[in-house]
Amino acid sequence: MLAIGQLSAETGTKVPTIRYYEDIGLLPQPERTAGNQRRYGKRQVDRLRFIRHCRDLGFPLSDIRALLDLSDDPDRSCASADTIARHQLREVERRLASLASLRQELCRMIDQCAGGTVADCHVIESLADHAHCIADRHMTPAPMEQHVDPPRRDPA
Amino acid sequence: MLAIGQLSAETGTKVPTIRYYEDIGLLPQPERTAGNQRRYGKRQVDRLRFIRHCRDLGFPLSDIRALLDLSDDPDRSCASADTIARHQLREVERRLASLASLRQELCRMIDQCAGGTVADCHVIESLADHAHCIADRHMTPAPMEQHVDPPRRDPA
DNA sequence: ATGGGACCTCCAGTAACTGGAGGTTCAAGG
DNA sequence: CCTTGAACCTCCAGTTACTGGAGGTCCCAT
Repeated sequence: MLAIGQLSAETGTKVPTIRYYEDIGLLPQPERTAGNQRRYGKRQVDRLRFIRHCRDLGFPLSDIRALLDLSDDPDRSCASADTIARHQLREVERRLASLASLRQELCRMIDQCAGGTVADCHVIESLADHAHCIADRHMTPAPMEQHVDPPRRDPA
Repeated sequence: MLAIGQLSAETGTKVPTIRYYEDIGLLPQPERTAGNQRRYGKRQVDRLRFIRHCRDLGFPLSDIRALLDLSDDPDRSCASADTIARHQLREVERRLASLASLRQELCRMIDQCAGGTVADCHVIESLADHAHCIADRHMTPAPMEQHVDPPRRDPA
């Protein structure tokens, strides 16, 4: 049985974040000691690792919740799991494409930055200029979702 | 001179977001009509497009602010712009690797999900299991981040 | 001159955490 | 057995980057 701090160390998740996940029902309420401290078993460790892995890949908690709900009810038809998984796959592929083009652009920016002054720095120039940016694609139409959440800073 | 709604349409930025950028000092206070409505010129359009482009590429506003401050003072060295871009590139590559492995796992899940019940889907198992996941690298205790930006949040 | 759409400010809410205050519990050392 | 201090508890406020609504004002085409 792990205390919350050990679970934290084990999974690279900050302690308040674990409690937060419990608050919003992503993690079930764990056992408690006589003195009211949380104690976690292996299942919880796996579940938290799963959540963190998904979060790290940029999935919103709502999607993660859908996956978890599904796996909490193992008698459900596989069809819905399949649907969700396929949806996730499409999302992943979309993000992959988008990141690949971003990578290209960043590389080009860095290559062009020859170390002079800002006046002739192409990093800023190329960020102001949209002409050759593939990423423009997903600014032009008006899709439902534009809040792609920004990359999380690494946990220290 | 554009009204805020036209600037919004022009740049694909929601109206409240434009006002928010003004509040936090990313956009300067624009001219106003006699009746107190905002009017924007071409420079502002460019600046907003720059901001949106950066956001779209995943830069946090603090980095964008740094970039803008930098470009407002073009005699400075471009080294810090380069640093920011390199930092973004590392992050992007990390996410690319992670997503590629998730894609593989999702494909495997979908292949295995041949119409039974969720119990046989191994959703949790495959995502909780890091054995073959490249993303593990940065879950292990590797404190290497020293990027701290000052929490200056005052407008004007 | 008027009507309705676009604009104004202010405030509250969202996701997904993060951190601090003030108090309690656990377990190792004396 | 008792002390001590690190780790735990709850509650609450703050963070980033927006988003939306209420209630009121302005602009301009008819």
